[in-house]
This record gives sequence, structure tokens and C-alpha cells, in this order.
Amino acid sequence: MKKRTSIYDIAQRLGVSVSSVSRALSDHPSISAALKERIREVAAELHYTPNSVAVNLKTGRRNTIGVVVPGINRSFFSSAIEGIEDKAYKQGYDVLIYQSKDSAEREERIVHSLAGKVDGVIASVAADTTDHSYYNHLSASGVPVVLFDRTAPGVDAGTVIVDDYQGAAMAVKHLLRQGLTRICHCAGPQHVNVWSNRLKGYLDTMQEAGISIPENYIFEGANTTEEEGRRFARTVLAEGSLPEAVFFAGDFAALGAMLEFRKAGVRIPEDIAIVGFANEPFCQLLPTPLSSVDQFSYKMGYMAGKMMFDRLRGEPQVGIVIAPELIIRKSSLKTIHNHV
Amino acid sequence: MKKRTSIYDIAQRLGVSVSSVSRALSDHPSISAALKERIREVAAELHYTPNSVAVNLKTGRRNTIGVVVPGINRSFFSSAIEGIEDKAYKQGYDVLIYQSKDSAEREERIVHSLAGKVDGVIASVAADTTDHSYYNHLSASGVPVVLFDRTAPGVDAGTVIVDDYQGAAMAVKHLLRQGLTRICHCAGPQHVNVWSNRLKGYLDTMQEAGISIPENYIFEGANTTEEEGRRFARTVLAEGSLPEAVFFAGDFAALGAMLEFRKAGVRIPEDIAIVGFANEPFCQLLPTPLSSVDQFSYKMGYMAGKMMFDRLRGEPQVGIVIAPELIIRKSSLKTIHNHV
DNA sequence: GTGAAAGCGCTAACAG
DNA sequence: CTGTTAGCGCTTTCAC
Repeated sequence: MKKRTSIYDIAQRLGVSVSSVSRALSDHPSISAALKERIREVAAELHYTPNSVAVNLKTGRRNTIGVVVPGINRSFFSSAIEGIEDKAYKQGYDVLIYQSKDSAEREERIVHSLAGKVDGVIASVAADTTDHSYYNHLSASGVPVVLFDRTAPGVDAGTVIVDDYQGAAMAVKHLLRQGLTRICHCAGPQHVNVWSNRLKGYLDTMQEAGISIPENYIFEGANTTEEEGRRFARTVLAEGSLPEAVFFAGDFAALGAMLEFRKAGVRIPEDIAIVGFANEPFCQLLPTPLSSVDQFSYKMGYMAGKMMFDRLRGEPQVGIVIAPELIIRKSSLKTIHNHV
Repeated sequence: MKKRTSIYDIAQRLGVSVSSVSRALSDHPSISAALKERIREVAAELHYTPNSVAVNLKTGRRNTIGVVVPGINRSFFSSAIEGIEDKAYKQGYDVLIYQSKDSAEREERIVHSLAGKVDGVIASVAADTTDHSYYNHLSASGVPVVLFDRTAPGVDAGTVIVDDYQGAAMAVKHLLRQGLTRICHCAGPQHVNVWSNRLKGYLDTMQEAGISIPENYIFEGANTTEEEGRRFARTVLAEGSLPEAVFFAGDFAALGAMLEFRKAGVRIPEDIAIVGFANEPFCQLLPTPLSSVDQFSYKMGYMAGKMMFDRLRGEPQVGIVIAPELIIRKSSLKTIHNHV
């Protein structure tokens, strides 16, 4: 573990000042081509790499943006992160990734620790709380925040979301168009924007169609995980009478339900049509491919990154809303010829 | 964007010295309980958070480890990262994640930029090159390197791998045990350890069973992507005579091939049995669930993290080999009753 | 137990 | 064009 070479080493070697070295290495205009050349040679020879920590301390910029998501093992988040990274690297920024695992406690700790080490934070909030005000510590101390997908009311931040209301409406209309009317909705925790908007989209669309929804047709909280989807299916099966269709606020719950239905001999879509939300890659791989609402995760990430750099530059964008797209597959095609 | 509060602010406020503040905040023994208390109060009041960049510069430690993987959108890597993170956070370290996208050029740039900002690097190397010597710049300058899964010869690093040879042997034996002998292998680029070991495991096991392998039964390079798997299937279909089984060095290629075979009306496992490698989550979701060799990705990540901290502590572990497990599903069960 | 002061490696005035 | 110097915010001797 030998000591790293600093600009002092190379300055000494050439008998010049450190400022010349600094200038040569950062392409400053006021330095002779000859000196610059000599310095660069020695720098290369000595395998010099700048100590970015020192640079950061000096300049005040960290050249790093922090990303906080529930977990990276969901394709939605991992590809959003790809979008963020692509944008960030293009700007010469690093990306620090953190997983809240949907725990507000963890998230708060993360956000706190982030304060001193990033220029900005892009996040999709943890679902297990209603109060994400700790994010305001960041914006209050000059660290811009951009929330994507799962936003939080009362947080001073730019937002990039998909039009969840519209997405839900598309899904429900697609079902209605096939003459289905007994349509259930498996909703997520209502304090999070994405899930409350999907519920609203469902409700309004049903109402516009003049269809009244039975009390027990809306299941709350049965959205985020495969296990919750399974539980939902079991409940419905126990009740005896199946709805004609169910619109899930998330693909994983839809998946769980499908597996459970299949186990019980219920046919999809013949006995029950299903639509999910997120368009995770597995949707098209299932025995009965799952219809779902695509959220353009990569694009969301990329836009969030873009908004971040706008804010960093002092041009605060307010909010971006991306149009979703309904991907129709077999799981929701009760009448096979009735495409869309 | 008000200025962040520093230890100077709080020192001034109390009329004490910055060293006292520093001591109070870092629980240094030589400071009176009373002063410590007062300082901490003011610190809390002013929402003080230490500027970690300054700390890093001063102490020389970055408290960050860098992770370089081909991409985070593969479940294998994202869960390995979870393992790394869990270990790192426990030690109070941050994790900086980079994606090489299997490009050596990108990887080299990343590795270079990492030099000054992390204490250690955990990586799974890019597949498109044979020369990963740039990792040696790191170890040469005192930054320990741990390679997991995809390692590279000639790189000074600790390694955490799964016993690929053994995994391949298990897969092939499972097929042999069902009386199958015409077994193909879809191998990956042979300059990468994981794929050459899988090929070796396949070859040796076949030989031990006294089965000679036709020239055209080994396909190289058809491993990493779904598209390559599709291409393989098309080639085989064009040739006319199908093998009885094929062992893929990766799940994604297996997936592509299965989809293509299905399209052509070839039944799995009746017409052709298939085994993959990695046990990606989608394996069990497919219409015909895919048998695969599990690599315990989370554990690999966790172990890699552990090895990293051992090295950082100056206790260099050499190499860890994890035992793989064959998960048998329908895709490889030609004789339904022949459960291993 | 407390304070003064010297840097960590670099950048950016300010001089010349 | 080049060099001198003052910090960025913090930790850590070294004095008192």
C-alpha cells in the first residue's frame, strides 16, 4: 500500500508549482502547451489519479447524486436506475444507490446520511409511512430532491410520474369494452399517490360507464407482493362467486393471484380476466401472458435525472407526467377476437 | 440554499474551540461530560451533519466500497448487490454501484475513476475481453479487489465463486440418470472462468459416463442473452435432428431457446429436455418451469463483502467456493417419475 | 480537559 | 504564462 501520487509529487519532479500542475491537468487556458505536455507525461508515468475527495472538499461539489429506492431487485426500479445512471454519467456524475426496503426508518437514516455527500437526491419513497418530511431536510439545506413514481405530499421536490389515473382508466376501459362489468380492483396502500390514483381511475371509469361497484369489490393493501396477491385469490375463492375480471394495482400481486387461481383450477382469462400494472418483464413469460400497464421505467429514470440536473443548474422544473401504455396480452382477452 | 452548519458554527456559538466540538461529536474520552452534553445539544439544534468529504480527506478513509457489475437488471447481480450492501451497511460503509454493461472499455474507465474514491472494489468482470489487468492498478495502489462469480486470471484479487464445475456436473448427471445421452451444451465465452468451468464439468461428466460427444454438440458463445438462445434454437431446428437434451450455461439463453422451440411446436421436456444455470426467478414462472443450477447470489454477495472487509483489515482471504444446488423442474423431467 | 495549530490534496484568487 | 498562498471542514498532535 504505497502512497498515492499527488500533484505535489509531480510538481516536485518537474520543479514547477502545484498550480501549474493543477492547471495542466484540468486544461486551464493559461498554461503553455509545452509545460502542459511535460506535466501530463509525468502524470501518466506516475499513474496519477486525482484525489476526488480533495477536489470535492475544495469545490463544494460532490459530483454525486444519491438514489433511494425501495429495492433494486424489481425490474421497475433497476431499469429506472439505469436511466438515471445513463443521464448522470453523461454529466460526469456518480450515482450512489440505497435501498429503503420500504422501511421509513431505514429511509430516514439513509436520507440523513446523504446530506453531506451528494449534490442531489432522486427517490421513490418507502410505502410504509405517510410522513416523508425528512426529505425536507435535504431541500432545506440546498440539496435538490426529485421524486419519481412514488411521490410524497408535503415534500419540496420535483416529481416525475406516470399518469396512473389514466393507466388505470385504460385498463378498466379495456375490460369494459369486452362487455365485462363485474370488475374488482386490488388496490395498494392509499396514502401513496400511485395507488390512490389508480383506484381513482378505476372508480371514475366504472362510474362513467354507469356501473355500480359492490362494496366488496375493492381490496386495499393487496398490491405490493406476490404473497398479498395469493391471499387475495384465496379470499375470493373462499367466497365462492368470482368476479369477471380484476384489475391489480401491481404485477406482483397479479402474479400471486394467477398462480393461486391456477392451482384452484380457475382458468384465465376464461373464468376471470386479469390486468396488472408495471409491465414487469415476467408478464410476457407467464403461461398465460399478463396484460399490464407499462410505465416506461427507463424513461422515468432518465427524466428524473434530467430534472435533477436542471435543478442543480437552478432551473427548477416542477413536474413531469409520462403517458402510460396498456399492453394487452392473453390474460385479459376474454373474447379472443375483441382486440382492444 | 443556506450554508451548512460546520463545527465552527457550533464552536463559536458556545465560545469553545473546534477541537472540543470534534471531540464531543466523536465521543472522544478526554472531554467533560458537561461540555459534551452542551455541544451535542447545540449540534442537534443546528441540524449539524458532519461533512463526510472533509472527514474522508482528513482520515484517508472513504468508508465506501465500489461495486462493478455487468448490469443490475439481472436478478443474479441485483441480489448479489443486496448481499454486499447488507454487509457494508453493517460496517457503516456506503456502496457505489457501477454497470459495465459488459464493455471492457466502460469497465476500465470506471475502475480508473474509482481509484480515488473508494476503499475497496468488488466486481464481476465484463465478458467482452480477456485482459482485465486494469484492476491491478487498484490493488497496486492499495485498494483491495474482490472478484465474485466472474473472475479474471492475472488479477490480484480475492475471489468468491460458485463451484461451476460441480454445478455443471450435477446438471449433466441429472440428465444422464434419465437415460439421456445425446446431450448438447450451450457454452459461454471460454475466456471467462464461469463458462469454461461449466463446459469442463459437462465434458468430464460425459466422459466419465463413457459417452462420446459429437463435434457439433458444443455451442460456444450462445449463452449470455435471450437472443443468443433463440439463435441457437433456430440453428438446431434447421439442422433437423434434435438432441435429447441441452444444458445451457445460462438461464437467459435457455429462455430464448425455449420460446423458439415452443414456437416451432417442439415440446419440452418430451422432445427435448432443458437445464439452465443461475436459477433466475423467472425459471419457475415459465409455462414449462425451467430446471436450473442455483448460485446463491445473495450469499455470494454477502461473502464478497465479508472478504472485502477482511482484506481491508489486513487479513487477506484467498478464495471462497460456494456449493451450487440443482433445482429440478419440469423442463428436464423427461421421465416424469424419475425424480432424481 | 481544553485550545492552538498543522495539515489531508486540491483549486482559485492574487501577484508577478 | 507561472508561482505563492489561502483555505474547503475536519481530526489530531502538541502544548497548556
